[in-house]
Amino acid sequence: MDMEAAYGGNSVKKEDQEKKAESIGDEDCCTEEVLHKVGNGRRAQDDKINQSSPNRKDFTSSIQGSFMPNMEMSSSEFNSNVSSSALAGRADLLKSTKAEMGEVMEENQKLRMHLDRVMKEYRALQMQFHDMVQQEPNKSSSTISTHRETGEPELVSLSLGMSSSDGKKDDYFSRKTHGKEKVDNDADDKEVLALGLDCKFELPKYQENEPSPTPSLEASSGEVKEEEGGKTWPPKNSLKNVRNEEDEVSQQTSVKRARVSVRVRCDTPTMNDGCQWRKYGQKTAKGNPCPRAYYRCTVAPNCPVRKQVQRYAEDMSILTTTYEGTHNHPLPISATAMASTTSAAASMLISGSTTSTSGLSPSVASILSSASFNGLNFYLSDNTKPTPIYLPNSSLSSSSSCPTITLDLTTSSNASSHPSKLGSFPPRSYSTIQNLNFSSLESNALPLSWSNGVLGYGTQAQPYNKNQNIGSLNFGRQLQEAHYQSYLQKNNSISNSSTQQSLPAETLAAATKAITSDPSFQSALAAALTSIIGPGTSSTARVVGSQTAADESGHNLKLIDQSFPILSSFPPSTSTVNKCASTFLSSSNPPSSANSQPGSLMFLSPSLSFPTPNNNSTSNVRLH
DNA sequence: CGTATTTGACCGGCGC
DNA sequence: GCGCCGGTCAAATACG
Repeated sequence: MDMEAAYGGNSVKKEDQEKKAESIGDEDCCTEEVLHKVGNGRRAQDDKINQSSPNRKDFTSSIQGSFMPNMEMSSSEFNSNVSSSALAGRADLLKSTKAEMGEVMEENQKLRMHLDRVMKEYRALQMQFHDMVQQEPNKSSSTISTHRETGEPELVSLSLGMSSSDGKKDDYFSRKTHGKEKVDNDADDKEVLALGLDCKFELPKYQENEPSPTPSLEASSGEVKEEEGGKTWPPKNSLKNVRNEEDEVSQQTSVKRARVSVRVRCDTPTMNDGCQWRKYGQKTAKGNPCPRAYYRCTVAPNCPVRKQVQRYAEDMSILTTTYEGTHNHPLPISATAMASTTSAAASMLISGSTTSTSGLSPSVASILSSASFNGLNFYLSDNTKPTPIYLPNSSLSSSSSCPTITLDLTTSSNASSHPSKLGSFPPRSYSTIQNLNFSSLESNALPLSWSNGVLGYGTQAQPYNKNQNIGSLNFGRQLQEAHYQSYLQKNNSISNSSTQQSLPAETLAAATKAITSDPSFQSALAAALTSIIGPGTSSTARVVGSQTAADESGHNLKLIDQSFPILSSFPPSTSTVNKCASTFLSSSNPPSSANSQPGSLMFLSPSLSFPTPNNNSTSNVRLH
């Protein structure tokens, strides 16, 4: 299976397929095992024969020679091959050998039958798998077409925007017909807008359309297109695009300006999100005495991605990082966590309405509520008119022109207040432990480097890593898995029991419903969870199809009120400002334990797939 | 010396 | 049209 990741609705389906494929793989293993057994059987038989006539190498070899090639030789043929004079004195031995031969052949027949049966089963499963694979693209395409009709962004894509580059450009162009740059750029046309997080959740179909190796997502589609001159933030447009689908234009207008803001506690100037940034400006924004720093991605020369970093005036330890744009290059593995998180958020933003809270998908709202309940708060901020929606422990608002989703990683769900606007957050209770620890990198550095491209992404990331040497996300996979194992053990009883200790039934039900009803959110959640839990964890959990994503009791979706034992330390960046590492720590993890949050969000669902980097399973998840 | 950061100037959007 | 504001540029500066 393609290593390219598939999150989201698409990913769900793909992971479902993957599950089946894995089961087939298991079957394959069984087949191989049978074959192995057969081989062993043959070897055992050979040994048997050898033992029966240890002194007769020629005889033994004769038997083997006749036996091994096709085992079809009859005993009469066998007899003809053996000199009767040479064996005259050992007729009894020959008899016994022939008897053994009969037994061996009989056993061999049984093994053959067994093997045939297994092979049949394997082929049947394989056929089923192929059928599934063939059916899924159809479903996906239908879904896409549906969304295109409605002008909504691609369902399965976690990109902030764009289902197609055309639409996005149209939008931008329509709004800025006199934009500074209108240079036609074929390459640009092909570029996919995605929230720069370079998460490839597009369907293969779209990938075909976008040959670019890094058709990243662009949160603000188009808006961040930078030409070689570096000044073409406005995407160049092709007039033909302008003419196309005005409804898409209207729809994508909001998409194109989408931003993802991440609020974390960080004592360092910026949090290390795995990317390399260069500061190009600083400004003191109105309403916040703390200067806002502007960074530009320097991983690739023309990467249009920008980020703004600003501290919360009332709590200097809180750092808000706003991402905008799409990476046009492979992301280092270390950047994938944040990337997928923000992508997921962006996807939520997109899947929800862009104009009003009422437009938000109920499923999204419910899941946001659920997520917020567990400590991960999402905010959709309207920069122009902050009218947050009050969900349990979270607020949602949307913007018509520049929607921003805020991932509040600083507070628990117990926070009573909520932010209304980026850059000027109202005071809120940050007293509780943070969910994600973006504490100092140094303190969390792990000895285990996970930089060998174990992820599918790795192949893309490697070129970058080679140069930057920062592509190693020190997830500390072994340690991580160890934690996960212990975690599973620790919570095994909980998981197996009918009661969800930490999750209210209604919350679970809402989340389950959301998962099952909103493919878009499935993708978003998958990405978010993957980013949080990390790709290095056990692959036992996986996303199943929407039909089976959660059973009625919600057993397949578990919100566990305990931090998942994940360590993801980012290696030091060359940038001096990148001092914070986005580290997801469990309460059991000593480093920065003060920041760990027992009540942090933990979506741990057996239905969510978190492929192990090194497993032989066909991972379809690419973290970026 | 090369690279990154700083910082004042500049530009465009938006509201009045 | 004017001023405010956010965002960006680019020369100057700092740093390794």
